[in-house]
Amino acid sequence: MRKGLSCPYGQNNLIYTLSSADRALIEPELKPVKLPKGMMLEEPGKPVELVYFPKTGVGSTVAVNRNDRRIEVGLFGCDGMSGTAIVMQSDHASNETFMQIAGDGFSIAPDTLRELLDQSPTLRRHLLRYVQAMMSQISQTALSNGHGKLEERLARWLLMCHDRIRNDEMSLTHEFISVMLGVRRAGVTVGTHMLEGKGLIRANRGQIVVLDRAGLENEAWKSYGAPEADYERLIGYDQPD
Amino acid sequence: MRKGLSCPYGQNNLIYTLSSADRALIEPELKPVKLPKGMMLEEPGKPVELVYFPKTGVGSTVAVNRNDRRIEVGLFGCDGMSGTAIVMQSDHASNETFMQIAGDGFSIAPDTLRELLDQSPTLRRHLLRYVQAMMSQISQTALSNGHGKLEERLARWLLMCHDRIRNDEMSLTHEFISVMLGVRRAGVTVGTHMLEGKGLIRANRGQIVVLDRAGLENEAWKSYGAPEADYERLIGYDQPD
DNA sequence: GCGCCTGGGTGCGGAACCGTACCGGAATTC
DNA sequence: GAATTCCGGTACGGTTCCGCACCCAGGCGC
Repeated sequence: MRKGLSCPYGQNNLIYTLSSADRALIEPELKPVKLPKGMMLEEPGKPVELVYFPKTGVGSTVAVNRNDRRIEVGLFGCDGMSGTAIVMQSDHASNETFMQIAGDGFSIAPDTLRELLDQSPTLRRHLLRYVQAMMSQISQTALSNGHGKLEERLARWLLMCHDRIRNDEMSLTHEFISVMLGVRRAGVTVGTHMLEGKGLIRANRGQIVVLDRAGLENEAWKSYGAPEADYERLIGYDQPD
Repeated sequence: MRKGLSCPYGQNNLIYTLSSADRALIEPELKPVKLPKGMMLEEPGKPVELVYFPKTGVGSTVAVNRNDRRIEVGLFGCDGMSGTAIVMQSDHASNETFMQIAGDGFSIAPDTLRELLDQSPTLRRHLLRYVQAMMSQISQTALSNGHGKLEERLARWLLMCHDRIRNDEMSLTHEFISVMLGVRRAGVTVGTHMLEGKGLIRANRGQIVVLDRAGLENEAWKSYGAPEADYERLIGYDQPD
């Protein structure tokens, strides 16, 4: 059984796994920044204003309809970054990204990042491979949304959050989860009861505690794991030198 | 009302919209190739063997579960390419890609493409922007799978096919569509009847004819259009010089 | 001409979720 | 400490879609 993401605490793994040369290149440009809950990191159709690398906290990327329907397509924390459009040599974000759980990290200006990407092929390679991992995650989300039962999708989502919070206690409301999964709030309530009944989680007001991670992975059926394995293959958790 | 993709007939738009310098660079390396129906272009977890640029036909990218559940996450034809993992500096595909409608196009060896990408920043930029457009498409698919009713998803899917076939008559079985959308075959039958009843399409055995494209776009509600607009912004249809 | 395979039409019972709504307790505000 | 807001539990009817199954028709091979 996988144990999920495992980036070192208090670090952004995307930065941490750079070669020391690349780290020396980018670190002087990174500005420490607070990432409060609800902070908007990028908006669809608008230029990316700053690129963020969280050390703690969780960010959500949400696809929005022209009809204002929305659903989460990807999520990241210490393992990733916002503003991937810059890496893709675009200026505009196509999705909305915001902080769902507060944390802190670093920011860098798009122009600066673009310069660094031009200078260092290895930095470019690293961040491109991260975007590839994100594509894998989004693909699984599409699959999960299409085929998965609510309980299964809920388990998967909780696991992905758990990976990035690295704390068994997670501050999450049913209301919020329902928006992310694109289901009814009442549906989430029922779903959490199911998982609680199986002893996998415990839910208090505005809080969910993971009791049995392996059990959750079992519940998520086979919809959890592939993107996480891709991430490990593409990025890893060890410093290369 | 948008009229969908509009790449010039008998060309691959990704190649067509390159600068003449980049076209001169890549064209000698492109080998003409037939793309028969069902041809596997890449498989999950395996290295990309060849990268393909279709001129005609339609390719599907399908996310596969560890439980062998599958669903289409993206689709491309003369507007795109397979083997985007190479552009992302990865070797392995994370999804399965195959030809759903036969056609022809070009292939190029991954190593060769990698060399060209190293040589030409503008070629790199172009293909990266294409992958960004694909991410937009996959995101919309995730949204559509999560929220859309069958009829709406069907309409969207037919539109995306129609864009890439550029022919009102499309050879498609209900069975096949049902696998792509991740629904029952019987569900597709009912869905096509609905669209037929509204005079938007006509269905014969193994064939669907688009009668009223604007009507279909209306039926797809708001789940069609955003990724197509992204593509046009990121890639466009005109030669830059 | 006959059989076979493929693709499509139809039906039925049931499960999963939706939209909506109401209520009660916990936390927050002043 | 009273009022208000937030959050979660619960219910109900209705819709959508599933799983399964059966049959029919067109087209092809022999």
